[in-house]
Amino acid sequence: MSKAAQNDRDRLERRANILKALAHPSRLMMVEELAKGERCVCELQELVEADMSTVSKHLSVLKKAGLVESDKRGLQVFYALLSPCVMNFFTCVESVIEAHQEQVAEDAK
Amino acid sequence: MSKAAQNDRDRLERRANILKALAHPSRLMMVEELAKGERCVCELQELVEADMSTVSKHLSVLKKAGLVESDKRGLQVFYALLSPCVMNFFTCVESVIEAHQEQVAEDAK
DNA sequence: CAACTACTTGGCGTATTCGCCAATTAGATG
DNA sequence: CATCTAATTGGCGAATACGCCAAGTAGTTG
Repeated sequence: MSKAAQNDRDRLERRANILKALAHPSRLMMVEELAKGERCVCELQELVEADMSTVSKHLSVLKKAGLVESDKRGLQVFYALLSPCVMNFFTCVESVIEAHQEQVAEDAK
Repeated sequence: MSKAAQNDRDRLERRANILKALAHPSRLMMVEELAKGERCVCELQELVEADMSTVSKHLSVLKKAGLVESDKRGLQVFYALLSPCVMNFFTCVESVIEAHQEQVAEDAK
């Protein structure tokens, strides 16, 4: 493979990793919550209603992707959204969903 | 769980499904190509250099998510991007990547 | 209609993801 | 310093995703 093609693959892989990090209902829920402001793990746990270890692992996925940052203060760890621009995307996603539902309804006729 | 919370879960799951559909390097590559115009499966296969069955399955993932549509004309099947707005998101993704790289470099100091 | 082309689907082994439990770490508190 | 709390990490079984090969389908062509 050419060098340029390899660079292209790397770029695509990095993008895919970020999308993968967002591609989970609980993580989306947490990102939406963090868009309102920073939250400690315990608050996010209450929100998604899962084991704290599960929530913590979800957060580490988001952190590895560069989407959130964490800050330990006392016993608690606060997470904050680094790239609020991801929220814009949800408008687009919503339009895909609506269009798709129409499409499915159309096909059913 | 309350009805409202269930609706919320459903909504998040639908969103996550769309993100999951995009979260693969080959599928991203195809989406970018389709943003330039419709392409047949054979053209996309040449692009991603994978088995045609693999490419076909990737395309069916994108189609199930409502991101592309297909149109058979003669022996070929042409795919087209339904929601060009997904391209806007890549700008944001790119900014996440850049910021994250700086962050990683910063931490290394 | 036999052969060919473009594509899809089924199946299978491998790899990754997910969620819980148990154990561990870091900091606060009596 | 023993203990408690908030969070992370390790590990395991179950579920999904991935990619190829083989087989099947739909449409074209001699």
